[in-house]
Formats: sequence, structure tokens, C-alpha cells
Amino acid sequence: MPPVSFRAPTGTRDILPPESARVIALVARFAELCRRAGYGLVLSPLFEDVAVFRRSAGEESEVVKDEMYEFADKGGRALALRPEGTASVVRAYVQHRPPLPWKTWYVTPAFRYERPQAGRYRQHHQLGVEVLGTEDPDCDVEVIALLHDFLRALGLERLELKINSMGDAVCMPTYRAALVAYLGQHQSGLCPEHKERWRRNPLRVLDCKKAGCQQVRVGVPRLADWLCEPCRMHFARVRAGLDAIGIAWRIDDFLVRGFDYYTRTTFEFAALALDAAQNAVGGGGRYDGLAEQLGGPRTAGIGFGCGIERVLLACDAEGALGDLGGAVEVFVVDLTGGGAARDLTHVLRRAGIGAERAFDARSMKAQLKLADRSGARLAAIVGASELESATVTLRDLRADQRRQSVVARDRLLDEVRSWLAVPAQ
RNA sequence: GUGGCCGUAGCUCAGUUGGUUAGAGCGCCAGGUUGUGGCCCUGGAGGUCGGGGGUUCAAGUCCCCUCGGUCACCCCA
Repeated sequence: MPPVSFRAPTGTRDILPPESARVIALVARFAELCRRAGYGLVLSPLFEDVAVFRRSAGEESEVVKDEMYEFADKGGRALALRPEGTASVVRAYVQHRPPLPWKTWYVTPAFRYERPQAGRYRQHHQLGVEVLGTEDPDCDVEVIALLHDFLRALGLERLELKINSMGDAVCMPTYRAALVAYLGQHQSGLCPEHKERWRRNPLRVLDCKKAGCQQVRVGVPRLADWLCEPCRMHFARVRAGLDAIGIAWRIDDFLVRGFDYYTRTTFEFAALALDAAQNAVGGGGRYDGLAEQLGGPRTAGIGFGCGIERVLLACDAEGALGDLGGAVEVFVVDLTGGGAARDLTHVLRRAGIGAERAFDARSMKAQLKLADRSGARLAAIVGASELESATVTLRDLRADQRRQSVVARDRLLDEVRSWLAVPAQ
């Protein structure tokens, strides 16, 4: 075979050590926050009947129109890789009908066929929560707070929370009609793309950045003025709740998120430290009609998705989530062929102490070099004399001056523990 | 899908108006120290110059195509 060099497909990437350790740390923190708040993990298939995503995100959404990884399996079923997390969880809710409220979290890859750029991948990773079965505004507050506290717990500080309300099945259609009427009067001013599209997807015009649409937007009807009384009350209680627990927010009238299922509360956290175009690290909202759309009973719901890659970029920009300290405690240096390293690393690891070694019977110099780079605090050296006298030379690799002593091999665990108890000097 | 910029060693990059055998730093391996890492010194391994075609006596260098990367539009995490 000729030498063909393969690469990860366009828009995907490998996450290798040590970066992967940050992913573990981040997911672990999220899991802990979810546990504290009473959320349980949902693992669902990475692919679904393509209709699950079509019906939830909406036929007119960009994601469904031309970003889905669709395929037919050998049985001819029309499937798609998940482009976002919510649809699968709601489908699982409809299928299993758990007791309400159902508070869940997930971590998953998500796939969208887009042109990659800074902070945007064809496969990226999201963690998030979904709560089914309550429209209590305190639940909106709880969900937003969970995302907020998660980002803060990682050390991110330069965050902005944008919120909005999309109304419900009563007031949204009324607003939409008013918006269409307005856009109809001003269609000549719209940007070229929205001149075509404004009738089918009028809300998109609201967050269009092109000059034409921006100008048309100046006198546009505002959703806030069209909310029905229950929606206005709901939104007011969400804001009051955020105030009560000290989470700052800013209303963004034009926060129109990309999936059609949103009702009432929508929100998004922007990482201000990111100067890249893609600075939304997490966002979500309420979707009180979605379960019904997927064939279930009418059930309120709310959730968010949070992009792991973007959160990591934001952490880099703010110098957060560094120094994860994944190093082992002891590096066993074996000059007798490797048997002692095999035995001692096993003893140490069984006792809960991280232990590394070199393979292939390298020279002492090479082994100590590896020991140094491994970040281990101690080297445990076994040469011919130690082997003969059943001892080990323990050496402090962090001490500026050479500090080492010979200890009995059967006292190794005690000695290692007492050395580790004293900080390096 | 559209546009800008960029492809030379594992990584970051030099490489003159086209001109012998393509270099450096870092990293890796070995030695200097026959049992002591970090600092230093010496040596070594490692390259289809992204790929293909063309111009030329001669192409890493010029032209065309293509693939890939990157950033932006769009959209979103």
C-alpha cells in the first residue's frame, strides 16, 4: 500500500492530553453542579430518526435546512446525527413518560455541516440540561443559574447574560403578523438575502447584521410590546428571580435563537474575553410546545446547551482552568531490567498512590529525565545494590538540593506517604 | 455555500533577483558523567518543500489546477 496520510475530517479535531484533562475537569464540575441541583444524566443515541430533529428545530432553521449529517442505514431508515441536544431528550421524555418534573443533564458531541472557523466545528461537544414538566418561572431562574454558576466555577468572569421572551402560542402569532406587515412595508430596504426570506422566517431579520436590515429594524415592532399578559408576568418573574439571587442580565429585544421551538424565555451567555466572532458559550430557553410536536402530551420544558470548545477558548482567554495537576506522585527508576519497576508501581498504585515508570530498560539518565518530565514528586530508584539489600533509594525531585535516602523496600509505602506529607523545599 | 490570508522537519519558522547536497530554534534519541533529572556542551535521527501539471538549462522560489489549514460572512455552542 502506498503511504496515504489521513487527517481528522474537515471541521473536526482530536482532543489529546494534556488538553483532554481540561475536558474531564470541566465535565466533572458540571456533573457535580447538576447533582447538587437534583439533575440526572440522560444518555441517548447519537442519531435519531431525521424527523425528530426536523420537527423540533423546525424546517426553516438553518440547522435543518442544510447543516444536518443525514444518512440511511442498511435497513433504509432515514437517520441523522444529532445537531443539538434538546430534541433527543424530549423524544426520550415522550417515549418513557417519566414522573414530572423531569430534571436531566447531558454531555454529547453535536454535528453540523458548516464551514469551520474559530470556535466553530463540524463536530463539537455540548453539555446542557433539560427540564420537562413545569412552566414555573423559578425553574427558568434555576436553569439559568446553573449555567451561570458553572461558567463562574470554571473561573470565567467576563460574561454577559442576554435574555428575552419569545411569547407563547397566543401572542407570538399576533406579533409575527405585525412583524410581517411591517417588513412588507419596508421590504425594499432589507438586505438581499432577507428580501427573499423575510416572509418565511421574519424573526431572522431581527438579528441580521447587514446595514439594510439594521436600518429597517429601527422602527420595527418590538416583541416586548406584544406579549400577552401571562407571558409578560412570566418574564417579569424570571427577571425578578435572577435579581433575587444576584445574577446580572440584560434584555436583548433582538435575541432570536436559531431553533423554532423556543417560547417565552430565551437566554444566551457571551464570553466577552473572546474577540472571535463566535463568542456565545451557552444558550437556551423555554420550549413549551416541543413535547407535543414530537407526539407527546403538551408539556412545558426548558434547557440550555453549552459548547465545551468555546468554553475552553474563553478559559484560555481569561487564564482560567489552568494547572490541573494530573501528575503521578512517584516515578520508579529501575536499573535492574524492569522487574522491580513492575512490582513497585503495582504496589503503589494499589495503595492509591500514582506511580509511573519507564519501559524498555532505558539508561538511568533517561529514566530520571522521564521522571522529571512526568511531574512526579519522588523518584524511587532500584539498582543492583538496592535489589541485593531489599531497599529503595527515595529521591525528592522537587528539592533544589539533592535530597535522597535509602529505605527498606517493605517500608516503601510508609516512607512515600511521609515524604509526600512534607512540601518540597 | 461565498470571500481574504496561509501551506518548508513532530512544533514555531528562515530560505536572497529562480542556481550545488533545503536550514535554525524547540522537541525527540544518544553521549559528555560505567548509579542521579532540571542547566550546559557534543553528536544523531527526522523532509515526496501539501498534491498534480506547466514554464525553464535549472523551481521550495514563477504560472495554472487541486487538496488542506485558518479567519470572516452566514448560522450557532
